[in-house]
Amino acid sequence: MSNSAMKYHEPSSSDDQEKRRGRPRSETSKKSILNAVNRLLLLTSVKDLSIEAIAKKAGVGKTTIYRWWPNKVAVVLDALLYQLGNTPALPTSATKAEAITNQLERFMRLLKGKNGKILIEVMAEAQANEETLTLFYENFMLQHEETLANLIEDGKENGEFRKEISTALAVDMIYGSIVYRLMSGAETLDQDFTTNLPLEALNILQK
Amino acid sequence: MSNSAMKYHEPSSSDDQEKRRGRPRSETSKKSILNAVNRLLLLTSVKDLSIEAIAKKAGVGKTTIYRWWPNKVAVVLDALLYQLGNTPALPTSATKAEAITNQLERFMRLLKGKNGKILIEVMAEAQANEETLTLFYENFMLQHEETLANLIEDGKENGEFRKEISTALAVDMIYGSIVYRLMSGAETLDQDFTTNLPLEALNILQK
Amino acid sequence: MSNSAMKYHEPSSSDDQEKRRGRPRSETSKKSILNAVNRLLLLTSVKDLSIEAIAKKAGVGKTTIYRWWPNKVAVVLDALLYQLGNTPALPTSATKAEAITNQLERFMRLLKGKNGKILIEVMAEAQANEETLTLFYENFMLQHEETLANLIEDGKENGEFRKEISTALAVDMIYGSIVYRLMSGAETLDQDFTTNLPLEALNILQK
Amino acid sequence: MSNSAMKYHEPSSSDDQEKRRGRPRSETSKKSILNAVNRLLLLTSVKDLSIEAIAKKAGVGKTTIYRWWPNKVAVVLDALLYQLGNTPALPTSATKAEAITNQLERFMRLLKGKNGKILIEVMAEAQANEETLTLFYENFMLQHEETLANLIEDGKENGEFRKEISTALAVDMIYGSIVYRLMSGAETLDQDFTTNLPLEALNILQK
DNA sequence: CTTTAACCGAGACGGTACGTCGTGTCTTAAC
DNA sequence: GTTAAGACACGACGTACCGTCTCGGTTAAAG
Repeated sequence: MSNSAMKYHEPSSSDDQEKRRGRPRSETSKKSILNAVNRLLLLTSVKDLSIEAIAKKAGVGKTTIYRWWPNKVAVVLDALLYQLGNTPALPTSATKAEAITNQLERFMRLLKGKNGKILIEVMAEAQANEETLTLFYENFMLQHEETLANLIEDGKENGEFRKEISTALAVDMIYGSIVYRLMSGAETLDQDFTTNLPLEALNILQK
Repeated sequence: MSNSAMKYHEPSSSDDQEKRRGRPRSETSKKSILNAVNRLLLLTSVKDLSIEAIAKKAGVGKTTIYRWWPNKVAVVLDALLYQLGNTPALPTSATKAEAITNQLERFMRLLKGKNGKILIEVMAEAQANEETLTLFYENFMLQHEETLANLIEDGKENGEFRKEISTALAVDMIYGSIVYRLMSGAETLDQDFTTNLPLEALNILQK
Repeated sequence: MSNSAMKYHEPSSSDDQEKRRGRPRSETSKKSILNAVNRLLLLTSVKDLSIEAIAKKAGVGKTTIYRWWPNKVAVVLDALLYQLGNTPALPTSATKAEAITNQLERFMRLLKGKNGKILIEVMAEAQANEETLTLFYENFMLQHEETLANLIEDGKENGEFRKEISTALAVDMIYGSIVYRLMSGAETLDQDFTTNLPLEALNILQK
Repeated sequence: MSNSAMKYHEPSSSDDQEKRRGRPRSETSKKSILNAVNRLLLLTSVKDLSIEAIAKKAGVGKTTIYRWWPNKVAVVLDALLYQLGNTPALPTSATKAEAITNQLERFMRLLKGKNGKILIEVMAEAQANEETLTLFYENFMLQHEETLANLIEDGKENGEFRKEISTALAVDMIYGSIVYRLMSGAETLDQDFTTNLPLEALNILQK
């Protein structure tokens, strides 16, 4: 997984061979914008964060932000991915069950503390607009869902898991429980939850 | 379930014996506000809905809205509960498993079409503010969660369900999957989901 | 001169012989309203004074104020007259010139300090509305103007003053200079002004 | 006299050598605001004029008005000066007496009709606030007062006028009578007043 | 000694305007 | 051609008062 999946994150598409005329995009500006967002999110909610505040904090014109991102959610999502950084590939596991456990624990660790809160706020803000929702879903959730779905499918094939279960539904129940828990007001995922979720997840799938 | 649970819905608290002075709250205004919200939500998202638009549509001063509700989410939630109306008590079921199936099907039917969309938008809007989140959770989700949790606990006691499973986690997985599905961009809950969810829910619990 | 000239000050008109049925006007309320206004005017300008603030300060319903006065200016004017109190009749003077000097000094003493400021603010507020302007003029300025005009006319007749001068214009110049001085930002009328005005006033008139 | 005296009228201060960054102030907006005010004042009083109405009429955001003027009075005063336009310098007169007559007749002609009403309303509105009062006084009355005061002083020196008279008081009496007359409800200055005032003014001064 | 009428306080009502904030766009000069 | 700066039209915010209304209650004269 890499955050290079993000549309607005990479200034030039891979096949952009022709030299662009004029002043090139300032990498400094981009970084100071993403950093400004991350610093501001320590103090305010995504809702209360404004493009103007970001521009001011980053010492950047509003135009520069609007040129590269379509709206606030897109910037924040980018900033979140930028801050989370590249996640190393998972070590191979002996069984799919073990792999799933690893995968879920890694995901939940990612959302410990402030990050979980921000993610949920981004997801919430994204609801207002179809396009933004797609943006969020495809740049963040989709890769996690796909990884899990593949592990489940593999487990079904190799006999670890029940074949009758709907993979899509299982994925919804697992990631849904995490999201829902965070959305219900839980400041963070507690110990009880993080230990029990993988166990119950396997309970649905196995035998 | 009754919408009388809503804080702002009932003008006088039950133990309000002392005669209220001054002009009493206008029931007409209250109703026209809630109706205006419901009519407007057919055309716009919760995000794009404004207090000013509600006031205008309802033929009411903005002050009147702010007098009785602290913010937009509270009005919309109230309007949603007002529109859903009182839900009749569930018929008793032979087994807890059957009761849970009924309960879930009823819940999902509630969220068919526009209502599901609105609920999710309300939940999303509520994320920005601790107080509003509590308001939403306690006036809507909590009662559903409690009903389900009680059924699960009863089922554990009478031997229908496994005792090892965490009731709280099961509830999160079940309602979480519904919420998450709607939040991922699904316009509505499809046939596949609505039939499979109760089955899988019981799969986690039973044996 | 008496402030009984004020329309709203006296609860019953002189020829109102028939006893009114129902609860009579509360003198207590009237006084607490006028007192409230005077106390509030020590802290705020007439512009910033609100009917609601008066009602609250006086411990009175807004309705009670609106029942007896048509608007803010009327109440404030009444409160001002109430606070200034009844002015004793002038002692007779040997000459009209002396009488005018007395009259002007008395008028300027009336407007020393806060009162001058308030009067000017009332006059200013009254400009917005024809009716209120008439109210102010007839209940306050007119009596002063008439007194001065009569003295001037008398002086013309007995040979003290020039007959060619326009009485109305002289009155305008004299009272106008006071009002204008206060309106130009002077906190109060200074010693120089108060001593010189009567002298110059007579200069216009005499010979 | 020139309306360039007005603080908010001129976009750049005289010694502003450093090139201004960002989008420059829109002259179009400024003009349409001032024009809107003048058009609206034909229909309503200064009191009833609202910033929102001006913005709407001018096709301009409220912010744009607030960016350049601190309050309603400032805009209206500016609009009044804009409408009155630049007044040509006075032709030289043989005597100071003649010059004063010219000066007063010119001033009174300026206030004929609607303008006098508006001026008085502006002056009235300005009373509520120290700063606004200064704004009005220094941008409008002061120049007239100074011109008259200079003529009087010159006349005293060349022997036309009495040396004993207080220049300041004379100015107050002259301009005060005009203002006071307009404030007392006179729709406009009548023939009688406009012909007599200069005569009596000289009467005070001469011999 | 009850009825009736006008008053009173409290406070909710439909409105209007306030002054502020944020949006996304546009217009400069600088680089 | 991009950038920082910042003005622009617009829309909504939440608040303050306006003047009106609707309650329960009080106070006195009339019946």
